[in-house]
Amino acid sequence: MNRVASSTSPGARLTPDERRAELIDAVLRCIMRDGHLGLSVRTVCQEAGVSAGLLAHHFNGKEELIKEAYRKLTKDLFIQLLAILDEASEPVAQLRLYVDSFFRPPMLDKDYLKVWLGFWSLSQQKAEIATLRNEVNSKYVKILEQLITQSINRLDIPNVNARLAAFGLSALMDGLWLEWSLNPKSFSPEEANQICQCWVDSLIAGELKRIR
Amino acid sequence: MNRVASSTSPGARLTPDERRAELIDAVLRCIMRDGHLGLSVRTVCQEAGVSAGLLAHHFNGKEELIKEAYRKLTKDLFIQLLAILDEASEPVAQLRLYVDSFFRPPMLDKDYLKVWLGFWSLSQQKAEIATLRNEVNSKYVKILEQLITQSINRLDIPNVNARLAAFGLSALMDGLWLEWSLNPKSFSPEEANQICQCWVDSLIAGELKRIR
DNA sequence: GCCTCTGTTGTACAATTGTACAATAGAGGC
DNA sequence: GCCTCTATTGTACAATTGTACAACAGAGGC
Repeated sequence: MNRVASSTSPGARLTPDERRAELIDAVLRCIMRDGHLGLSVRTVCQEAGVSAGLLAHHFNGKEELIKEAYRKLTKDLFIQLLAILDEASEPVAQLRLYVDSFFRPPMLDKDYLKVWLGFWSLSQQKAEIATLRNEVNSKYVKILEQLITQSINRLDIPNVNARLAAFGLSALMDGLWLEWSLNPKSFSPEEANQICQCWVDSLIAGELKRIR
Repeated sequence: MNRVASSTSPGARLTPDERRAELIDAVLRCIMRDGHLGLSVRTVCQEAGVSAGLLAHHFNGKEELIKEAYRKLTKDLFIQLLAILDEASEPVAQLRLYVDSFFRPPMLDKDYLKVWLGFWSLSQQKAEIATLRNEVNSKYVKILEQLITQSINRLDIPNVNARLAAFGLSALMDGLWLEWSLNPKSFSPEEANQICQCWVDSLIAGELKRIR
């Protein structure tokens, strides 16, 4: 059995935590390379440079590995976002940064779509995955809602429904991200950013009059 | 072998076109029920009430069946959309109807997400499916772009980039549709419609100033 | 009423899947 | 240096997959 991607030598003993982390990294690499279709335990273990039987020793089956991988990825991306928001102190500037980071690497990588499609597909069958996704997504929307609330308070914009505005902006970003991932030739990331920033313009100008 | 869903009796001979249509209907029912994961030739054929070997006689493999099902579904939905747009004569009203129809049954059915996830997943591996999706999607965006162009011409709104506005509105609808499909509890279809109509409000008021 | 054509059936087959499990080997305690 | 513990290996196994193909049967031409 030839190793492929791991940097440790074959047969090396790792801490359970270390090995679990390597398997999680491996499954994410596999999905980003091949998509979630055709993902097999053997492929993942080969990518991790370990024998196929090892997965059962560290995870309670393939599905749990995928779930943990989803946990890890969303956690990392969330930390990245918080770091980016930390670069500004004013809510409006933070809102701009939020949008901006969405359409730049490393956030904008068309291989991420494969990962998301895998999780979404699984969430249609496993309620636990669906619940996890809903929790993660609501965290993102809540941040948007907070930033919007703070922005309109500071700028004295009356009667804005921050919850709906947050869902709208979140959906606008997601929709543009999705379409770009499916077909990067349809528009440029800069254009997508422009469209979203335009929504923010209207929002902080008090022009989104029906959302209140 | 017991039949399940078809209305014809077992062993009945159908025209190739009829049988192909029944298989296409069956595979769509299967995906909407079980998702694209776990979709098997045997399941589809059982749903269609025919033997498993028949698929190979009418289609050049499982993948071609799925591709034809995608063709059929998108064609049907497109015809539905055109019929809806026909209910109005003015571009602004048609734009409103377009958005409105997106967040009402039969367009808004959370089981459609399973179908779309299946096609998108496949499009990540098969270039032919990806090309097909891009063609279909660009037809939808082109309609939006036309309606937007006609609207701003009629209302004398200066300097609007109809192409970007169309991508934006399309993404906003898709994003809201996606999030609602993944989690119908996050917001109501009426709220989603409200958010999109608000975008149209701003657009035809000439307020989306950065999109030009 | 037979013949031909072909839609349909049932099965066989190789390939791949996820998982369980006995055997192995390497690291740390003493 | 031995002993114990367990991370790791390799394999076996049942289940499921997509597809090919020989056999069957029913409808239409004549």
